[in-house]
Amino acid sequence: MRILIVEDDETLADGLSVGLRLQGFTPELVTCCADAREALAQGGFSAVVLDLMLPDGSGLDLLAALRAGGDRVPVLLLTALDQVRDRIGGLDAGADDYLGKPFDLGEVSARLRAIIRRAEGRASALLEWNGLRLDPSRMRGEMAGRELRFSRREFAVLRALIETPGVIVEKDRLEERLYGWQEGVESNAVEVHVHKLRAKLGAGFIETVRGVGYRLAEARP
Amino acid sequence: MRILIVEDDETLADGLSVGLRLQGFTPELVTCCADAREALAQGGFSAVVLDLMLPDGSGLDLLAALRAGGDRVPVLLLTALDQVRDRIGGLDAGADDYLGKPFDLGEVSARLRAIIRRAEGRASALLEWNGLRLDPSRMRGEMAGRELRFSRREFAVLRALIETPGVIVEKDRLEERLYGWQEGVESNAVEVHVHKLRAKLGAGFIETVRGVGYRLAEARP
DNA sequence: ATCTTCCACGATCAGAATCCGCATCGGGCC
DNA sequence: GGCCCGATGCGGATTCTGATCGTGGAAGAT
Repeated sequence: MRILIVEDDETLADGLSVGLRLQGFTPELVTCCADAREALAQGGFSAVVLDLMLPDGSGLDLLAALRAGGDRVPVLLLTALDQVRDRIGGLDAGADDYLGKPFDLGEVSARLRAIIRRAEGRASALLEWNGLRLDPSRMRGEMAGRELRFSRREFAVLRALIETPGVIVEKDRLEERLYGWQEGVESNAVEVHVHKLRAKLGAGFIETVRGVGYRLAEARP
Repeated sequence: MRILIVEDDETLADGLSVGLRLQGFTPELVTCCADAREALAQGGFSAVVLDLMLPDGSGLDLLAALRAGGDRVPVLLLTALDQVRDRIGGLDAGADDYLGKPFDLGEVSARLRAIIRRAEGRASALLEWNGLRLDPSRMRGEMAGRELRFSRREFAVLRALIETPGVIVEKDRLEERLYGWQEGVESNAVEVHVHKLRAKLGAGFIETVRGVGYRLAEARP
């Protein structure tokens, strides 16, 4: 299983790398946000070990951007032990778990296994539903022979919905997904995007569940 | 959301209880494994906060027994900070997360929210009783081949009842579930929703227990 | 025991109040 | 220019409220 380690402290990074290799993982190492972004864009990692403090930015921002783009790869945060506030923010930002430094190598791999196991339950490569096919890598879709294009936000909403077709996705969760943890926007942005999506997909494709959220309709009329 | 706190240290337990209540949870408190077992058998908790060291046994054993019995309620372990081995063991025993003492109250609730959210994703278990099948992820039901739809409140009441079929659910508890601990309604709102449910499910499906609450009927006439 | 009375609690209903989503627009920003 | 955020007013679904009516069952009488 490929694990991406994002850590600039060389000693720590090497230790992690060796330790995880011994545990049967296949770690790859990057040392800054920019490289991490690039690696993650390729995809194919089973999980990410992410340091919060990086030379070219905060790991939290990287994480938030990742989630906003719809990537749900499991993330294990590394944080200094006393940064309680960071830790809370991390979980809300979409991290699957975190670990305070200094940490035990056995614990790192136990937690990695745990979050990977959790993530497997929700994975799916093909996004397809009710005649709509979505290509996540191109942000495009296809329906009844016509190619559909979506803006970033539109696509994020649609993707969140199609990952669990038929299942209600709470509006909170959609906002969370679009904007990250920090301060759910004080507006009807989600509704607007749903509106635009309906214009492209046809009314009836996305159902409203009043007071709760949205979901994809079970069958097309 | 009802949270079961299993903790024998009175100071800690009270602190947790008050803190969680302020965060919008509805905590209930037990101080030993035996009581915890009993409470858990009733079901209806959104999560469990579990201390490892209890007067009548280890929380780990309780957890293991719980999982062995098929119960997947999210569990947050409380452990002394340096017991790394316990922590790893806890994750392997089926805990969803753990927290070292001393801990920050905000962190407890952040983690609770996180594990509850996760658990909801995997739920999708159909609730079934007496010919009614309920799908919580879709807020729909099906009975005698007919699809039933419910509003949010209706569904909340019905779900509370069907989670412990045949068991009486006090009206207070229903209100609590609908409106949170604060701001109880000053009217017969619950009764109204029960009324609407009966209209959809047929009279006799929900029984009234005068002076106490409601429950689902054992068998259909 | 049986019957009657009584009353607190629940059922029912309709109108009011509230909440929520939809459509639309303008301005800021990339 | 395209995209996204935030605001607004409207319309409708949902929920609450309060009044009234119905009823179970206990208390007391016979």
